[in-house]
Amino acid sequence: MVNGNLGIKDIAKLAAVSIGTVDRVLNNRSGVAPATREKVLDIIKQTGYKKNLVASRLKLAKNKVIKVAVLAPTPRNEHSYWNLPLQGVNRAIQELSAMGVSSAYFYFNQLNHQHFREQIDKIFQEEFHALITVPFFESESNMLLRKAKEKNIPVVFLDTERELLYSSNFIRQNALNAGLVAGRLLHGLVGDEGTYVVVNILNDRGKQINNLQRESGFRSYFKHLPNKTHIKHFTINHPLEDDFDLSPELKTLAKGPTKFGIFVTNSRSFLLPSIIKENNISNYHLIGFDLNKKNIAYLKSGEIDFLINQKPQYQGYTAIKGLYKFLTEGDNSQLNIDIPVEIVVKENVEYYCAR
Amino acid sequence: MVNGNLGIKDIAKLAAVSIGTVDRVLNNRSGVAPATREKVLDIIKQTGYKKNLVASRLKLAKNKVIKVAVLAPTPRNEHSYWNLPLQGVNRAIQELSAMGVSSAYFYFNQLNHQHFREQIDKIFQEEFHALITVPFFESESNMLLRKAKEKNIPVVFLDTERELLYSSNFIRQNALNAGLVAGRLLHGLVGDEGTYVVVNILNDRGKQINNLQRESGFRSYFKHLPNKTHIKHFTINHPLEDDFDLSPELKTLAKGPTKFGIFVTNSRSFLLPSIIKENNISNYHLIGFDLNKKNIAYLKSGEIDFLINQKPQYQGYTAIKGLYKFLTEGDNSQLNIDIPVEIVVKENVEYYCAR
DNA sequence: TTAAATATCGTGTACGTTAACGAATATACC
DNA sequence: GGTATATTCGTTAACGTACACGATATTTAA
Repeated sequence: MVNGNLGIKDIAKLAAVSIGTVDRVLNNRSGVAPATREKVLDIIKQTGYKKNLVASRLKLAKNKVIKVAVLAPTPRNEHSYWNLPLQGVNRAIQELSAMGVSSAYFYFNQLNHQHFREQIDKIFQEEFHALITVPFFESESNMLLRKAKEKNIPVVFLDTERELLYSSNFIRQNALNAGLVAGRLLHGLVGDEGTYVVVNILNDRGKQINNLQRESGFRSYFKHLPNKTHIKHFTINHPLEDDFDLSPELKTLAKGPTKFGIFVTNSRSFLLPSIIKENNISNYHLIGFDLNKKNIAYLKSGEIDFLINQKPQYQGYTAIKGLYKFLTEGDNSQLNIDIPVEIVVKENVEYYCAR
Repeated sequence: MVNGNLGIKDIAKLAAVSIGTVDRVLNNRSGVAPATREKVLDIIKQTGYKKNLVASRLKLAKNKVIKVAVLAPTPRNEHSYWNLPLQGVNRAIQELSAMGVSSAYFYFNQLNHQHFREQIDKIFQEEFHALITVPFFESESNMLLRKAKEKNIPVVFLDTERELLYSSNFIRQNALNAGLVAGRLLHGLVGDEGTYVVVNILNDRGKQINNLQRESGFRSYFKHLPNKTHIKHFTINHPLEDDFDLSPELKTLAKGPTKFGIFVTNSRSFLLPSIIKENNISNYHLIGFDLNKKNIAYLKSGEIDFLINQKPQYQGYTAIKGLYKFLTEGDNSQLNIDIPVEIVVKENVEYYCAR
């Protein structure tokens, strides 16, 4: 055996049984006398035997393929955010294809609850061993979880959009924490005497829980500062379709000498620079989320100061890897991951947009 | 075959030869007629056959164990920096132990060239398949590279301390880029009207190339600013053992209202806060490198603003993974890695110090 | 032309684990 | 006690690749 480790054969010899019996004990199948089982388990404990996952998977690959279903919103275009986790999923699937892991993709219309349900039904008709999806619709997601629990299928949710009834596995960034980080970064640039604006740019489905939590984290940072006297806070909730305009009060402030600190709670910070110019604001700092093309361009031109990365590709990648570990080793420690709040500036953006 | 992929057996059938012949072609061994070889290669190209590394390793595990030698400075204590890459190495080795990868550790005295040589000799006496080390001593590192090239053993260097004669593989952070990032972060906090101090805290072996490059990157950031008029720059080269003191000019400035921006080019930024207090400087910002205990404590207390992480554990981890990929697949793309310049603040430090 | 040498290629076994199959023993029932 | 049924356990053939060995076919030398 490699590394001086023992194999199932050695265990069998030590326990004076056949490899078949050892295998039955290891995979706790029936057909072993209690005394024999004890004896084998003893040897296993004593020797610290660990099964060779490579050999195990080699044998199982043909019979027990691991099929993972991935259910994501239909991407609007090739630059859509939801393509990114799928890229990570693909990379992980490629790495594990030799181990018999495969995936199937399902898409749902972002505005259509019914369509989501249909896709769920489709998935549960086929035989999958795990499911990766996004908590878009609250009641539907809970329904999904209930069904999955019945069938004993592990579910991993990427990102945070909803709070869910049933406890489940999440791979996501702590939105409150991200808000705190944004608070620190923006306060460092703007200082105590500035005007702070939180911009929630709402999408079709209204304000989401992570927008709320990011804002709350941001505000909480300022609450805990020693001298918070001169800080003015505004919140703009801006539906995506509407024309974007500053409030009269902000317009007045914009004419003064005040420094602006603008925090966009989602990936649409690229909408701000043009509006800022229209209002003749020059002394401002801007922070947003996600490394999409437009955001990166503004980051490079200096019109966005910081971006916070949620590592969407990594989310998909680590979801597959975590599920594999769970399904083969029973180790669920990689199914709940707090994605680091990654700070991106012009000078280090290259490292992060590559993948 | 898994995933509809073909196996060596299918290739053999398609090419109307035996699997032995296909194997000879794949591992380009001798004993195949040119025409047959062509035929098989054709089929391989057409089908896009990729060998199953799992099965391959399973077979090879007993015969061809991959042994990696790791040569690092003797850690001064359990919190020593050089323990961190070794932790990453260990993690990777554990993951790959089933694939027959093992490691052996060698340590050298940081001040003793001769000792380094002795360890190198020891390593080359045994049969290793790869070597991971640190470019501490220039001439000795080059000697090592020469020997390794003779024996055809891949070498990976972690971190940058020296420029080396022979080209080799490096897993390290771009020090110039890190300096640029530090420049942006500090300038954001201090602004155009500040006094900037670069502090090089030298260790036993004098100033190292990454200290120089970090400083040069930092300065270069300010050179490219539109309005660079009021920025004052100082550099303090401080041998670790000496008492640390500010220059007369800096002491005078310290009495005035100027904002200080202090950039420590290595992991010893934790030495600064006490000195700053002694000189009654209150209006300052401080940035340094590495997530050691003392730095983290000051980051949490607010006396350090930013830390730049070099991900030492990841360096060790990715070195092993990269070597494995090279030795098994011949893919050397993971042997030269530019470690991201990771920005750490109080609010996201938890994500990074866990591992 | 024939034996020897070489080139080319197929066969078979092994890696460690799994699981079907069947053999051996133990238990139940009439 | 004898047959039927359960329980327990050993044997063996895969999974896909690697490589030693031996079997042909081809070339070389005499």
